[in-house]
Amino acid sequence: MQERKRKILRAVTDDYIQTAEPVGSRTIARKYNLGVSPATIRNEMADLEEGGYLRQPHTSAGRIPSDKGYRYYVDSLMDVPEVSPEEKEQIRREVYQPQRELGDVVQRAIRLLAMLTNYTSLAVMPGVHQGAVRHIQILPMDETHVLVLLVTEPGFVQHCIVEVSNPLTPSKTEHLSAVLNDHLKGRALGDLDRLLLSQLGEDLNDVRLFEQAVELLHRALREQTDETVYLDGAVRILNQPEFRDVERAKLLMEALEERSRILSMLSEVADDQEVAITIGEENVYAEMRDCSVVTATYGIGGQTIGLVGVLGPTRMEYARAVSVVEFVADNLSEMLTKMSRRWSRSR
Amino acid sequence: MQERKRKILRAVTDDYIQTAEPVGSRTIARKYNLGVSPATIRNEMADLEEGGYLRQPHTSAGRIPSDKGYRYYVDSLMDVPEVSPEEKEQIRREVYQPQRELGDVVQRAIRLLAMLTNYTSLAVMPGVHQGAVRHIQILPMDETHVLVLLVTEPGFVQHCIVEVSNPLTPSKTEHLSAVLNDHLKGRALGDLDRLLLSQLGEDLNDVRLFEQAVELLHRALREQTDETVYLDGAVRILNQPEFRDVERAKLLMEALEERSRILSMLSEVADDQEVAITIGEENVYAEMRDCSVVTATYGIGGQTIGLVGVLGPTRMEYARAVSVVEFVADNLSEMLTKMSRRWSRSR
DNA sequence: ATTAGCACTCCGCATGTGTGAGTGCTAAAT
DNA sequence: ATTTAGCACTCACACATGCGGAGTGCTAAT
Repeated sequence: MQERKRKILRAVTDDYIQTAEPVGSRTIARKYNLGVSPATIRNEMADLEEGGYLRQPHTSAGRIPSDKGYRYYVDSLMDVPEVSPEEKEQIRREVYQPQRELGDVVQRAIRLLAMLTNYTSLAVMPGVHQGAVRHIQILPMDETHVLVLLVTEPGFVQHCIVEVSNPLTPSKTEHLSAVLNDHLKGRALGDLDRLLLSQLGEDLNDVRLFEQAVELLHRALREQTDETVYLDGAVRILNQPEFRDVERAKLLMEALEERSRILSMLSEVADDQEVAITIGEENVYAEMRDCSVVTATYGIGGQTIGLVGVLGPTRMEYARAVSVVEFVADNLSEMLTKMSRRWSRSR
Repeated sequence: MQERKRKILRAVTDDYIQTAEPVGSRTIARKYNLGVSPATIRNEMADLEEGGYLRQPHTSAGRIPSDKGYRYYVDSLMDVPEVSPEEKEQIRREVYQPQRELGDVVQRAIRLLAMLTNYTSLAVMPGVHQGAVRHIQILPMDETHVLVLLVTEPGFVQHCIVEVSNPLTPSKTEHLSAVLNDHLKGRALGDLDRLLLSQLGEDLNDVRLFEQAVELLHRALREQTDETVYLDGAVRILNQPEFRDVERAKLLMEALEERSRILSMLSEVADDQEVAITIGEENVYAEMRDCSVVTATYGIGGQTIGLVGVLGPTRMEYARAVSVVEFVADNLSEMLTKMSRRWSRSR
């Protein structure tokens, strides 16, 4: 694409992102000094429309970017600004809270994300099954229920209550905890294979207890295995003029209340790159057709384990969103990696 | 108030609740056969308006109930229907899930509440400090952090990570857990008084360890002591015609995102009665001036510990809301009481 | 005390009109 | 061969105008 067309597409997109109004040739000529007259810009815009980058909401209105136009914009037009030092500091403060539990850290991180961008923010945290076991503990609750406590690798703590067919005495649960710890510490819960289980059976020396343990772990895993979705600032979409229509806003917010849908939407994004942008029709769900999602992956020591991002209208401040989301994700990764190392050392 | 005026007020309120349109004398004469002509009804309505029970959105429109009208309606006009057997069954199924954690039970209970009423639902669960300790466990995480796990009376399980100034070895944490369990089991965490602490110190036989334990418990308590607010179906307020205006909806939903505000709002309701109704201007917060809240308390063995309810427009189906909310709260209480008894027996 | 009748009010809706922003086209200028 | 000025045209939006209908309050008759 010729340089001038690029400049115009960029000007139109920037302006529309800012004002939410269709932008005309005069406006561009006035605000962005490209050194050419409105007429020339009109001609170029007609070309851009032909090429599918711009569209007109109605004849004789200004132009707005199409999804394709936004795609071109994010891929090769926008320049991503640095996050300001104050904001960097704010994000670091929020993320570096090692005494907090991981879920809380993520929760608060995306709350900040929503505040800084004024978009809805979301995050996915992996389930407990992914990391190595740090600690496993079984406590009796009443005759038929026990509490299973799992602490896994980067600092996930999860507990669940499991019904057991036969009562377990405190001494039995203690014994069970000890044996389970011996065998599972350092291994991923996903690795609970037959070999491991049979070995466990030998060491337990109690068939009945062994069966219970297996049943128990199975249940615990089934319940707690799924990824968690965090969401914050869903109301912020109501700030956007494109959602001034309640019906549309309702549809979107209802979709956001179903966490499973968010999850399947987010798991679609390619995680081979750090920051991913999904624009309008690229979204799988119809309710999101006027939305864009900017996500970044975070992980431990290079391995991706989760995802944070923001959701806004397709007319989103992509540059800003990318920079902030990326910075938050990077900090999360850094923190998790440090915590992980610290734990390794302390063993 | 004369019987006929009561009948008319009731008819107006019922009709307005159903249609959301100002209701006129003709409508009442047609739909509710009071055996009098529209003219008579008009006269009565004028009286009711004079008395402050009805108001006109504008001259020559029908009447709608004022807050005072609603108040009179809920206090002495409406008849609360029975919950249908199917719905009762549905609620019971949702609440009687003893293998689930309490928070989850409440969460799912109010999700159902929102579905059944089509209003936003909310609940308050007391913090961990209120109930007696069932179990307390301290686990080392890394050099400077330990995990404190608390299981308290009716089945609350909470954990938090606490930073400690000096490393605690696994054997020390085990010892500490054992001593703490001995002393605290069966007592409320709020009772952690000086006497108890000094006794603890003697038994621990280790000044440094004792100090850490105290610091640790303090921190754990400070973090986890607050009540939890659950909220579900916030988007449902967008179904109400009174919130067709996005600006108004936004204001309300923003208020709902601040859990602390909900909490302070809910703690205002008098809990000497089981079901409480707060109508329009009776709410403390300005954002809620067009809303009503119907809440019911739940508890263990007669002692109130929490609150569930629904939030809707002042034009709310009060009768229906009261019956469903009350039934959910009753079931929660029953379940909690049973769980509590079961635990007592198993000790 | 109740009701029929009637004039009056005011909202909601549809219709008509003007204005302004913006376009596309054509012809002139560079 | 571009670029630009000029101009006619389009269309959304805002604003006035004009009904129709639902509902009221008042008065007089029952």
